[in-house]
Amino acid sequence: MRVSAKAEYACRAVLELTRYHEKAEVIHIGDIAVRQSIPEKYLVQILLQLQRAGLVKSKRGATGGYALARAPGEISLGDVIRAMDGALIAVESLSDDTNVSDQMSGQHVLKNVWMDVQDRLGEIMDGITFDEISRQAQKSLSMYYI
Amino acid sequence: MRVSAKAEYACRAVLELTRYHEKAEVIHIGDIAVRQSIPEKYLVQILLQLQRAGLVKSKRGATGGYALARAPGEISLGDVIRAMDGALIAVESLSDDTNVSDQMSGQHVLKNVWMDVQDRLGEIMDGITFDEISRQAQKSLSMYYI
DNA sequence: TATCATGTTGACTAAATTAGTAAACTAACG
DNA sequence: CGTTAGTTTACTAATTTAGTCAACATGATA
Ligand code: FES
Ligand code: FES
Repeated sequence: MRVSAKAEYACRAVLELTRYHEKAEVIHIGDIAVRQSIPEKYLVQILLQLQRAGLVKSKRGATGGYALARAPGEISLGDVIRAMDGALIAVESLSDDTNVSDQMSGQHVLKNVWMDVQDRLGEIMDGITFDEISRQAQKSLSMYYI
Repeated sequence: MRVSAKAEYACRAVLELTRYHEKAEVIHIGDIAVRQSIPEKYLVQILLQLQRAGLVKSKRGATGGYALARAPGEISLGDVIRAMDGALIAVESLSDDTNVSDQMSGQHVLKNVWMDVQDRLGEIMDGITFDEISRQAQKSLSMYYI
């Protein structure tokens, strides 16, 4: 079960936006790209996808940029993964249509297993918000200042 | 987070072997391949990998074949996924070496998040054994006999 | 011991997906 | 207007996944 670079980039971008959420300002793609070491041209696609999912909002034109569409405490890891991949778990059998012919094979029962795992993974991932992640980041950073 | 075809094939193969576990017999690759619709030549690799992970054992030569190395109740979904992918969650940052330069970026803190998610996903997946999965399969099949 | 049916191994190829790039377009601000 | 920054779509390159092949090793059996 691998997490794509795209999904991790998306998380890092949201994390960066979280830091700027207090000041109600927008931040440029370029700044996010530099600060989080994400290829800028790739980040363009990612931010648009986040925007379509309603996690991020944009302001166009000069003085434009991006900002979170809602509070970091209301954006979860699960939200971001789903925004990128469509679902938390992508597996062949889950996208297939149900058919009776494979009742005998393991396909049907495994499908139920994956759905179960996906639900429970959702509980985990929806419980992790960027508010918390950001605070953890602050905490681990502060160790270096002691 | 996608589950590879290989991993699902592996689960189906183990499920098939589970059915034959009572009778202490081996079953040929070809039979598993046919019954579970898995490309036989591909299944060869998968079974060897399962074997190296200690989940499956083989008997060579004529009358050879495969069997589970331990009881289905002692083989979990997590075991099989780990046997195929090495870890439950594969993400760039988890395989990278730790370095201090990215403390400021989101990489370090996200790494911890992924490890957390992996642990919790492990608890879920290690709790699902092929014994249970197989019983579920029997149950859903029996509905068709009523 | 010959032979045949099986598992073992590693190298190979093809297909699909992912990651990344480019360029033309649109909107906003000054 | 002109400049800055987001939008959209199409394209390419790199990587990974899926699948194949052929030569080899092993064990039962006649
Ligand atoms: S009947 Fe085939 S997946 Fe449910
Ligand atoms: S310091 Fe870079 S991932 Fe932990």
